[in-house]
Amino acid sequence: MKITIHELAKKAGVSIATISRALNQETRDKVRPGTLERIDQLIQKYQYTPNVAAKNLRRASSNIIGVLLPHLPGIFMGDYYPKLLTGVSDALLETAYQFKMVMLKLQGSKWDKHDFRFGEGVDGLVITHWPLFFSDKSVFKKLGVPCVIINDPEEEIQAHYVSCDNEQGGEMVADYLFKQGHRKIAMITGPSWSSDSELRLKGFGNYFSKKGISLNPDLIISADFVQSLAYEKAHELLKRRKDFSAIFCLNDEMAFGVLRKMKEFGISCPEEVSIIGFDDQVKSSYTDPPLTTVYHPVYELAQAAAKILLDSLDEKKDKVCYKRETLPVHLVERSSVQKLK
Amino acid sequence: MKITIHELAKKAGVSIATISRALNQETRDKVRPGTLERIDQLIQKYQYTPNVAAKNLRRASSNIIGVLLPHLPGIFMGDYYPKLLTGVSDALLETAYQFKMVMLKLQGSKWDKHDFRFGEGVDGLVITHWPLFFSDKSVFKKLGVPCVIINDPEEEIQAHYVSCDNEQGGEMVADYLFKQGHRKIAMITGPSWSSDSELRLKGFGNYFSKKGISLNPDLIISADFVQSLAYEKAHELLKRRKDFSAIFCLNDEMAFGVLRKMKEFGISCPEEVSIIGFDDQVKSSYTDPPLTTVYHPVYELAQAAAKILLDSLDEKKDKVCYKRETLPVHLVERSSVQKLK
DNA sequence: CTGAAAGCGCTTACAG
DNA sequence: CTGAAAGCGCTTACAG
Repeated sequence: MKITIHELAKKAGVSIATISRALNQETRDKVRPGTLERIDQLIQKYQYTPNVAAKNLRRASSNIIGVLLPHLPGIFMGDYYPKLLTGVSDALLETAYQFKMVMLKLQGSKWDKHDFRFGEGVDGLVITHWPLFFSDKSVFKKLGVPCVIINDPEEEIQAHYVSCDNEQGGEMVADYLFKQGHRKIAMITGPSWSSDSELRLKGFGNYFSKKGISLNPDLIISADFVQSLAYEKAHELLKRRKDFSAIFCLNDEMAFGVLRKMKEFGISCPEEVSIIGFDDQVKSSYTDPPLTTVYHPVYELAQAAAKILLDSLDEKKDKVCYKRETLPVHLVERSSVQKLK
Repeated sequence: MKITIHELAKKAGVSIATISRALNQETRDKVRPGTLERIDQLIQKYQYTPNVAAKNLRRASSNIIGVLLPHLPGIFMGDYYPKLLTGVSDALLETAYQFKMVMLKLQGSKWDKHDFRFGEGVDGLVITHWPLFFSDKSVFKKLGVPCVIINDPEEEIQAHYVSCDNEQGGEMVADYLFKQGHRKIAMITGPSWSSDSELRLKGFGNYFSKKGISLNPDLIISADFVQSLAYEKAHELLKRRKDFSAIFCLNDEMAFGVLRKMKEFGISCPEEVSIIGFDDQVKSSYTDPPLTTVYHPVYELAQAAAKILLDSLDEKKDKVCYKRETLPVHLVERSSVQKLK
């Protein structure tokens, strides 16, 4: 059975206070070296480890960061969450923090109907896809721990956030397509709640507005960032392929769907229709043709998010100040876009 | 600030004991309905949530399962850990348990030198790649919580384990290659500590022994289950390609490496050399040619492991009895093996 | 159905 | 440098 601090103290002939001091780096130097040595030996001998729950209760912290994830089949098989976990994990490596998966269940058809038990026992929370999982901003007060959102919430919010420069990414795509000679461009967007989608679209649209070129709104359809939906919707879109020379898919996942449909229809990419994505998934270099896209720094965002959380946990007494960080993106040129003369 | 049970009790005009009873499903029926209603309203009003650390301390459990992972770059980007996490996650979905990543750091050149703090605060532990992360079997006593190993430890051990039928998998490969007319077969094995590797090899060897065919030991090389190593070692092996008609790679990862090297050398698969793997990674259907392999049920193993853990947590008072489970494997025929006449 | 009280195993002023 | 004591916020026999 596990030994407690009381038993250890008895064996060492000291009080539990002394044991406790010996246990924690910050207080070890308050203990006489000889005593320290005796205690350390006993700890070794009896394989003593402090009770975490007691420690957490006393300290009012758990040293655990929560990562909020939707409980979806294949969630760990895609690109996004593995990159996210890697980023968080790396940021935590040299710290005393560990991280916990907080799996969110779909309640009926809603993600944002949940009891608030999930906040339980974490010192901070990494939240993705705001505002998908929460219907209102008051949630942060309820949660009672610092939170970081991994996208731009586009509203005042009681939480930190980091995001990549989606707007500039949209601009880059526009600039690239423009310089390759494309003027008529179709678009497949993500869900309307997604700021990633909205901002990419905005940056793209702005660029063409400045050039005095207006985009045909009929050629902008939504497929919710989902491959299979894009695959289906590409059907109608491709029938009108005389009306455009390129399709900007607001994420790679949807580009994969379009590519599949094109292959099925025998429409060649990029010769007949150019495709450009956004995200730069691992798979995107392996598609046929390899996909030109914009790198979405998910790993870097996650790492930045975790660091912000750690910082805010450090300085918790200080005045609260919510951090905002924007990471750069860059275009990855492969071969799914044709240069028009 | 978060409200405590005492303040809630005062507002409700009852004792903290009654609040506590109202809070827990098992004891709710001990509280008078009217009182219950009043308490529930107050909980709602003040957004009360119980302090997890206090609960854990009192209950001597955390409702958290730990999953042990080596802190390696790209760990979440491969096939194995994502499948593992998905399995664990799915098994936990309808339970009160959550799971925590327990990232193991490489200490010097060793994985098994770690302070034992990682056991902290979990009710049970899922362990992969035994015995890579632990040098001796006494660890389970130290850990003090039920553990499940996701492979066959091949020794008596104070822990549960689940594994797939690697030996039969090896046999299946042998049988398949034999029936396709292959008699001279090279092999690339995993690390010697890996029971997965050893048992696959064993099943394979046994089959050919029974047939009275002996395998050339010179053609059995190790590449530690690592793609890049297999890629390098394939170099020498392929120079002797007159000596064999097929290579059995004991995991798909190494098969990818061999395939790459073959492409580089301009050796065609399966026409000149047949390749067969083990694992059935997602990528294995996309290689050129698609890889014939054996399905390794990582998802199912993880799910089974988590369930075993939950069961043993339920019946913890009962006599301890360590469970062993073996899951079936099956051959996935694609096009990397040629039928010889 | 309800409450007073003990106790889970720690940490940390406070006093020496 | 060390100890006695309070207290973190719960749960659970025990008594009524």
